[in-house]
Amino acid sequence: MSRTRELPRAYVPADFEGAIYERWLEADVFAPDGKGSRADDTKPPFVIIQPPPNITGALHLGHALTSTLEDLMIRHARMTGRPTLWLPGLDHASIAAQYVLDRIIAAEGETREGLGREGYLERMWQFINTTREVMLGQQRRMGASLDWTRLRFTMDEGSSRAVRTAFARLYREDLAYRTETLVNWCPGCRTSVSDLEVLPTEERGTLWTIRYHLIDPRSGEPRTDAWLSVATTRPETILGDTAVAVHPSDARYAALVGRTVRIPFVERDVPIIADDSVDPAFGTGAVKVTPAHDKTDHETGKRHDLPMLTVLADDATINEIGVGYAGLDRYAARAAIVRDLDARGDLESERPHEMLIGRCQRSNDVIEPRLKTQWFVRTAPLAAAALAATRDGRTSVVPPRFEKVWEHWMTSIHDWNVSRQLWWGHRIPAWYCPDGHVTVSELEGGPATCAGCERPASELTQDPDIFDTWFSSGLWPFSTLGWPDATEDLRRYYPGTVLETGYDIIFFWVARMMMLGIHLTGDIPFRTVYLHGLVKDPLGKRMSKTKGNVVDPLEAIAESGADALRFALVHGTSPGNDQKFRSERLDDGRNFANKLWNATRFVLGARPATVPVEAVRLSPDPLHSGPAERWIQSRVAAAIEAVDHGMAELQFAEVTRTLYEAIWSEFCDWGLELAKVRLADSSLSQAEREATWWTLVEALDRYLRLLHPVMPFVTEELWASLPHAPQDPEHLIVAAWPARGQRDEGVETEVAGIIDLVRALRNARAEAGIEAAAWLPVDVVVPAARMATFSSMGRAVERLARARPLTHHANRDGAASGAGLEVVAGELEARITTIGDATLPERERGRLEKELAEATTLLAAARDRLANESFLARAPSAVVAGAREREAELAEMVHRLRARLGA
RNA sequence: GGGCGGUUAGCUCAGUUGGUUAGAGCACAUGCUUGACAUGCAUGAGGCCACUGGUUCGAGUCCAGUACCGCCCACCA
Repeated sequence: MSRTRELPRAYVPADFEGAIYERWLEADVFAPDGKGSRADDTKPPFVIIQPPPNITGALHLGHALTSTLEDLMIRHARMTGRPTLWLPGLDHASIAAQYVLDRIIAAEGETREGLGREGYLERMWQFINTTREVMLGQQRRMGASLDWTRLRFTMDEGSSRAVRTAFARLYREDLAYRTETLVNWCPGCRTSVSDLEVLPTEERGTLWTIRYHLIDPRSGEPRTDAWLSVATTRPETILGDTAVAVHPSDARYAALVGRTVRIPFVERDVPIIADDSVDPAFGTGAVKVTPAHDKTDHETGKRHDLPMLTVLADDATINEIGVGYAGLDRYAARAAIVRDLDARGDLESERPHEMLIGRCQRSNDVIEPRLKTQWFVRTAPLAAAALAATRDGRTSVVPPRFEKVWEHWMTSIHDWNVSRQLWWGHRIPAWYCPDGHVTVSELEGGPATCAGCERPASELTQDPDIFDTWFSSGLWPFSTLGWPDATEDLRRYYPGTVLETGYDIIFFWVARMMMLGIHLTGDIPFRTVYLHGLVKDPLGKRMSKTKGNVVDPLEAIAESGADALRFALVHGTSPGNDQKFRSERLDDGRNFANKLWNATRFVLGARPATVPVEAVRLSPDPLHSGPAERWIQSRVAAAIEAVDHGMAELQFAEVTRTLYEAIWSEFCDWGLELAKVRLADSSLSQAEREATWWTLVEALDRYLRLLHPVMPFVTEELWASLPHAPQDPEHLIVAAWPARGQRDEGVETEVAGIIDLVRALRNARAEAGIEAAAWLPVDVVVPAARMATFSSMGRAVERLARARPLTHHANRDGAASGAGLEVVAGELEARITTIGDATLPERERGRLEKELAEATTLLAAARDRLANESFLARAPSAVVAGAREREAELAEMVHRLRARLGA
């Protein structure tokens, strides 16, 4: 059966991309167990784990890159016959989603509190039901061949059950615990966030030096004439100070340790303590200690058993402890306190100060460290197991350099604050009884009774908090396969083959999946971590809506096609490295698709009349093939080798470069041009012309297969128009990946010689300013060893170099001499014998002189090298032999050029 | 304060275990209505491979250092 048909004249992606995706869906080829799948179940499955995109966001180029790379891998694996699983999904993105929805309802005049928890969640489900289709539609438009039968969401029941089970297990194993400690508090989001969600930003603040008056031990009252100066960037925190610390070996303050100072406004007397954490060289060398609002101070406080006074409310206003400042916003309080300190003469100095301020990744609010009772996951043992997996190679990271940051992070990891004071997400499955007992249960309806005192469920209260969104993401590789049940999918598709994602979420996501996956399932979640870089704007800046430098993938697709976008993204990527994306890249991709389109049109149109339209694919007959046909076959084999290598090494840009070069510069520029000559040569037999045509068909077929993972639409469309072999499937997407063919080094060298000759002749003509269309007589000296190829390809040389008549001689004795243009191309040398003018034009003389100068320099360098005893003694013999050959070649060239110029 | 990456043509990037003359695309110049393609064809110009030393017969490639750019990590108030 053949689907040979006429292709439209112009390549217009919009005309067919959508329809092709529908065809794939209909053929049911995406799922490993789909009815159109041609997977060989005896082969190991190939499983890609994709980062489920946030349900709120629109697809940006980063998603497009992710989709493209993953689709490329899955399509390649599918064509090699492996069962493939690429599971689609969406992440509920708790804090990010709330942030977005809060703004939406704010625009409607609503608030989170106004809607209430139930109402708010209802509104959230409504919201994501509209965004989810957009997100999924965008992936389909990219051509992503995801197994839609397994679509999952991190808030679906399977995920919920996995979350509850995982947490209950961690709790039972003492790997999850609840405690009051210092956390990162975002006053805007009204929740704690993990260390990773705090972005240190460089800002110019103020360093104030203030005086704490020493208490007179006799009177118990502060002395007006004796004080200790401390420096602070956050004067409002003095309200919570419970000590002043100095370095133990600081002689200036040694006598003061153990004495007491009075904190202004709150009129609290606090001790002066000695602690190693103090840097005597900074500020005054004395530090105010606020254990409830500073990380270092918190540690100091614990060491010295200091009271920890929380002075901030959840909204970052000063609470009742702050007496006269209570109710003021933190910054208003700061200003007021500075003013009041100054008024009472206790503000010693103030100066600008560059510092790092932690801001919320989501809302950009300044994070306040503060005490909260929160759930934590004990990470040390989990991290040790994750680290062991990368160290012993069970999981490898591409590019390997990321293993270093991985090591560092895993070895200096802190416990993970997993509870969030938000509404949208998985509720923490912990219940508390009035007596303070904690019950953690994986049961959907919660525990029946208190674990500590057997009180009934009705007397228990569930923790109002939810999980950090990354907790459920961390279970993704196995929660999506049915865990905690021992499902067939889990047995078959876990661990995954490749986790592909951006390096920016290596800690957020990759690390958590490794830690949780290994612990909960007993096996690594994936064998390879492939990290791609960020897609940036042409100036190397991060794309962001506020900067207005974002490229919308859907617009790019509308303009140039999904294939062009995919090509552009893959062409510019290399593992772990960012790429600057410029829209010219889209043109490259579109032009390439167009080139392929037209090459296919040509091949279809060049079908010899003796081959029926509905012909079944034949292999080119080797007996009737010439050197050009063998050259094409050998170059196709070379391309297969290179693409296989690129795929195996995950060097996908190498794949696109190889194919671009092979299809455009080799197949189209030379393969088709050489074939045109033979197809039109009436002196050849019918069998010979058919062999040429089948060679083109076969080459095209191979190239389309190789390119399909990168540019699935145009290749699918074009492949459908080619004659197929009986064993070929209906769709390219499930066609077999090409097997390596035999290289023919001999024919590659000889045809390269012919190509060089044509190029040299064209060059000489152009340099001499000869009219492009003119036919000029050319005489070529052809060594005996090159004669067969030359005579077989003579007509091609004639046409491509516009050489007519084309004559040849076995040696220079009989060759033409006198005026004309001399051309040297490797072992072939040629002379354009008539150029209309008997004298050598000045331009031509100039060209030859330049060539002579170059050749002379190179010859001198070559001779120097050969005169070097060490080189001869130490370099490998092949290199020396090559140098000798080179020297001889150059000497010959210099000789010929001199003769020519001297004539 | 630690760590990582980058620096190759005007721009964006390749450059495999060190080995002849460092490549591509875009842009540029010149010439082409050559029946697949002007989304094209042909030809060409354009590089002290950031800098300084070292190893080597030989360095864009390996080593050490320097500069600039970018990123990650980090409890100097």
